[in-house]
Amino acid sequence: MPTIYDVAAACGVAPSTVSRAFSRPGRVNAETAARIRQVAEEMGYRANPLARALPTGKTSLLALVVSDVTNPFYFEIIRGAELAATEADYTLLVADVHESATVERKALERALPLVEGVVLGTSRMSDSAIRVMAQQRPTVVLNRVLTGIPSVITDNARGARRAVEHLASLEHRTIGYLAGPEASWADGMRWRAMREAAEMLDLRVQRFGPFAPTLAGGAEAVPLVVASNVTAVVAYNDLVAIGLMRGLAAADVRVPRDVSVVGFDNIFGAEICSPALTTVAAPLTALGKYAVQTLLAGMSSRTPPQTRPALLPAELIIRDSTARRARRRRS
Amino acid sequence: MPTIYDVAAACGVAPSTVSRAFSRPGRVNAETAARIRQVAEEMGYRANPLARALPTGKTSLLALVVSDVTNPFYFEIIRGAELAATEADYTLLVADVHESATVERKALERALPLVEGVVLGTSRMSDSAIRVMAQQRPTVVLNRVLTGIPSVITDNARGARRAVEHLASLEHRTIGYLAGPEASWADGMRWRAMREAAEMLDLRVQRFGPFAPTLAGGAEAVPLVVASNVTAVVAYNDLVAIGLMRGLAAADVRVPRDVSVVGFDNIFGAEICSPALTTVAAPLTALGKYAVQTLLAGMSSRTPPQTRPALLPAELIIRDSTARRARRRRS
DNA sequence: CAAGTCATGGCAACCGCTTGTCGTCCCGGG
DNA sequence: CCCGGGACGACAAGCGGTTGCCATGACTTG
Repeated sequence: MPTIYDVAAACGVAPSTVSRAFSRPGRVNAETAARIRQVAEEMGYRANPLARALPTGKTSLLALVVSDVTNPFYFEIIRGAELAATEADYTLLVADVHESATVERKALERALPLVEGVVLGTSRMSDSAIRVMAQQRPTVVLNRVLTGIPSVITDNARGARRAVEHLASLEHRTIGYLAGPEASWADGMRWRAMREAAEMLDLRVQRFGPFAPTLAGGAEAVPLVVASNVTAVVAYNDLVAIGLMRGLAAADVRVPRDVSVVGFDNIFGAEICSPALTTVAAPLTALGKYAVQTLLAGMSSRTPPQTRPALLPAELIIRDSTARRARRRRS
Repeated sequence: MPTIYDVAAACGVAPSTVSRAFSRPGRVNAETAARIRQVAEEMGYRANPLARALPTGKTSLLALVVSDVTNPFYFEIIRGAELAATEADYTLLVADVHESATVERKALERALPLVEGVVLGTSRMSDSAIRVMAQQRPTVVLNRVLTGIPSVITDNARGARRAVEHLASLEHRTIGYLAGPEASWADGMRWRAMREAAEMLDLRVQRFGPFAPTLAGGAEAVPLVVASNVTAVVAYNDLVAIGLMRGLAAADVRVPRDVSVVGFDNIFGAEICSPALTTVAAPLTALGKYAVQTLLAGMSSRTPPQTRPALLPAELIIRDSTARRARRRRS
């Protein structure tokens, strides 16, 4: 690999001039710069990002920490984040932390010195731990609000409201909520919004759980739902909703005839499961994209970043898992 | 951030001694080393990976290039690769190339100087392009064989055979194959193995396509399948299979009663779709893990790496999308 | 007791690029 | 004709480690 020294020698100029020819347009005579660029091109010169990063700290690397890469929830988020990063000439480092705060800490420790900024997707760390690390590198959190730290969230309240309204319009009067992990910020939001919306519409709501945010978690809820008198249930997320539906099918309860089911997030899978899942779609790609853009904006400006959470709209997607309430079938 | 210079000053030794205390155990007196380590610990010293990488080239970074991060096929692969990388104290850089050879080239160009090695998952680049880049960095390819370059593949032949045998045991006599992209190495393998297995069992096979390896691709195949006289079809991958099933359902053709469907890969989604998909399961996590391990092995040994492709076993998972042949219903 | 060996620590060069500072040359104005 | 100032390039000092080589002193060995 040729270096600026090689290029400089070939052009008969000093290395610093070559450096400036690339990074400081105008600082060097236009003709000289053009000549240097051409020679560099011919020699196949590429700046060594490591060497560049050492004195400047500009690695052009951003970290995206996700709690579990195999969770379909993240696919689109990663895609969106990548898009935004690439657009700004950054490379995204995706770190998977396997749902463990310990692994998350380790991964961050490893990645932190390398990256210029961090997006925390559904972090499992404590607020204070996040604050500590936000001091080391610009940070944006996803799906969580943390005063003083920029965050990007979906409008869960609105989504939950839409879901409840939809169910109400189908004449459901008592609906269940399958709660997610206690530590989940989104869970709290969703549940609260549901309760409020239900109250407004004079519906009854009942909370089950908490359950693991997985297919298995949803399956666990089956007996509780069956034993209750809810005619519709809203699940913490799509995975739980799908798990529930599969369990229900196994228990010979029909969706949506016997019970309607609504999920959250609209992950890959919500559409192909059967019946296709009615769900509150989170703007996943936009979430990832916007998080990175927010991060980059915060990095470039000298002023402290905007810390009011950015609220991205959620939308109810009506598919086949919800229907008009029928007489409840008891098993 | 304290540097080795700070630590050295605090200990009253030379910076080089501090460096060696960490990286060259035994080279420095045990007591001195212990003291240095302790002081470093107290000061919160962490080696700057950039500075370390500059002279040594050891970035502890590996790249995994995937054609599309939102494709569920990769989730487990990424997970496996990450696992193996972390285990060896490497960090994985996942690059998404959006199914484009151009983007792939750009991404590689950007990442190459940063990483010590590359795993190419389902590359869209030409053989020669891959060979060129394999000269710059140790490379392992996934799902593709390239003489002279280490590769890790699933035993498609065996999987296809199992699928055909299964279908034969259900008394299907003529089966269809929904082809994937022409450029796909796996597609060729799967089709060939199917043909051979079919011949052995005295079945008739018919090839449709090529189709895009997506849900939409599978949907496209519906009219062809309906118009043909096959009673079972094997799809290039699960996405295509699921797309087909959904299209078939819309066309009022019942799976598996009217036609049996088999997929490939066993991605997330194969289990939750309806009917649950019978599929040839690729050892996805193992694939990613093994690829990284192979890469690391090749990097550390002085001898040229093993280039005979590693064949990981595929297994047929029988679910609900295949059944005994019935009289074929014509629409 | 002289000479050779080994363990240990220090010196300094180097990885490739950035950037503050300085020298030189040229130009115009007083 | 001299001087101030701008444009341009070169010099050199880092960034934070790694590592080859040397100096020193202690210990072994004949």
